Amino acid sequence: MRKTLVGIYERLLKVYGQLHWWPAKSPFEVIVGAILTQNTAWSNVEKAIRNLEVAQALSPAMLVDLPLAEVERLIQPSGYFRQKAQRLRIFARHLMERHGGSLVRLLDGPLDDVRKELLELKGIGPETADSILLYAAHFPTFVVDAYTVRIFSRLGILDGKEKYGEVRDLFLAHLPHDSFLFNEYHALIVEHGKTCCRKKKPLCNACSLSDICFYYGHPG
DNA sequence: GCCCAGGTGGGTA
DNA sequence: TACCCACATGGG
Repeated sequence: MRKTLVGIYERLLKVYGQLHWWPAKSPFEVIVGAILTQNTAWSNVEKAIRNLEVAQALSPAMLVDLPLAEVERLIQPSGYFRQKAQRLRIFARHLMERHGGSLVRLLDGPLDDVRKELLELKGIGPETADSILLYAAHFPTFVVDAYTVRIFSRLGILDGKEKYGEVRDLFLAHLPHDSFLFNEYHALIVEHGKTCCRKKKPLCNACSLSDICFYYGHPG
C-alpha cells in the first residue's frame, strides 16, 4: 500500500510540480481561507479574502469587533456568507479569549490536543481542522477531501463510503509522517481534481493521469 | 438554465 | 448509525 500511495504522489508531482501550499500571506489567512473554502470554489474565496484585506478585517480582533452584518457583506462572494461569518467569529473569539489572540499559542501543543480543540469549535470539521494543522502550523497530518475519496475510489483503494477518519488513517498508516510530503500530496490531489477531473474539462483523455482521473467520461 | 465547487451541522428514523 | 437537508455565490 505504501508503494501505491507513494507512486501516485510521484506521478502527480511529475505532472504538476511542487505547489508550495497554502496560497495565503499568513497563518491567520490560511485559517480564514480554510473556513471560507468549505464546499466553495477557491476563486470565490479569493474575492472574499481580498475584501477582508482591503477593509483591514483580516485579524482576529477585527473579526470579533466588526458588526456581523459587515463581515457577512465582506465575505459575501464566498457563498454561505451568514454561516461563514458566524464561523469566522467563533474562531476569532476563541482565539482572543483563550489565547490572547495569538495563533502561536493556539497551535503550540501536541497535534492531537490542538486538533481536538479545533474540532470543538462549531464550523470546524475534520477537513478544516487538518487544513489548519497542516498548512498554518505544519503539523504532519493528512487532509482528506472529496477529490481524495474520488481519486482513490477510482483506483479501488477506497469504496467511497469510508468515514473521514478511516481515509486519513490509511494515509497516516502507510506514509512517513512528513509535513512537507503531506503538504504537497493534498495540494497535488486538489490541483489534479481542479485542472483535470472537472466535467467539461476532459484533459485526462490526453494526459498521463487518465487512470486516476474521475472525470465522468472515464469508465469506473 | 443547470451543474458544481478544496464541508459542516442539525434533524429524523 | 445512516441518511437527508440547508446553507449561497460565481464560473463553465
